[in-house]
Amino acid sequence: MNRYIVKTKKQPGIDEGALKRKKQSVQKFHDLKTGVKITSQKQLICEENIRKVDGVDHDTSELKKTAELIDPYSSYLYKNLDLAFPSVRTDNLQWRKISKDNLDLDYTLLFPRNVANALVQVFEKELDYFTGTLAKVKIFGKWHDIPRKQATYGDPGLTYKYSGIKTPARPWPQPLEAVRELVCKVTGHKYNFVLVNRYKDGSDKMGEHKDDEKDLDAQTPIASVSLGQPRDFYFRHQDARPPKKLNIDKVQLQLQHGSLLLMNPPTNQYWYHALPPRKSAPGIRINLTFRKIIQN
DNA sequence: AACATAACAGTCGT
DNA sequence: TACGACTGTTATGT
Repeated sequence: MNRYIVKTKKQPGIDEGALKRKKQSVQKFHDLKTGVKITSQKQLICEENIRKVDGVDHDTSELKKTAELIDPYSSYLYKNLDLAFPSVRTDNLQWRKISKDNLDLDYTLLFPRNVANALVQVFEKELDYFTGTLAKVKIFGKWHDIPRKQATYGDPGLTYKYSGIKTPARPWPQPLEAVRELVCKVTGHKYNFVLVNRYKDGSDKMGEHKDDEKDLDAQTPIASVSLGQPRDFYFRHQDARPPKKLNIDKVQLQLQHGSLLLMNPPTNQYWYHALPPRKSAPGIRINLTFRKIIQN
């Protein structure tokens, strides 16, 4: 399996020694708390896509504090993007391209940590998730509870259908609208819909699937914003699933707090993706997948 | 009418 | 032991 680990940009003015010591103490704390020892990450290198190893930061303990500092509820902040996200620089993003056998991904850190922290807090308060029938899916003829929480927001009248459920789009809450505008600005695409997936801990998950719904605009990449707990995410070529016709390695990467992943066409025609359970990843993850839906 | 399945359960290896 | 990787579903929609 190819594991792509994307190194975050070094920030100016940071004492690397202090950072290293902090990472060691965070890991020690994690080991104590979970009883699970994180061994050093094995670095597997794919010839055309060399990534550098970075420490994995699972520490989300500062979320509450920074959210209060930012005061995300001041409504004026959301009237102008530059005010809403004062530290979000969109002109200097460090994009990483991952491409192989019709897989085409672009990955970057989008939100500075403090803004990403605030967004987690805001969305935990503002978003409502489906219950009842809309919280179930039908697979292989059987109904199951979705092993995570979902919500959909979008322009008036839009619906999104998959796996036996048809979800109506709610109107955009202000902070979600602000993120949409930022994602549109960064990507140059006009997204009119978002599917929100909330993973309460490492046992929440999403199985392998393709985003190949008929009412998705095939030209527009799906833009996935990750907030909270970093989680592994993998892609698997359709012909590498049983019965195995081709030997194509999975591509796995870790979606970081505040990151943006673009799944460019034709990725979704050939590759499945999944968010497997990770029992040692204790925190909440909120994922926003922005899409362009073709109006019927 | 093929064909795929956003889920789980069971097995196996570490 | 628990977790992760891997299989095989199964009866409906499309």
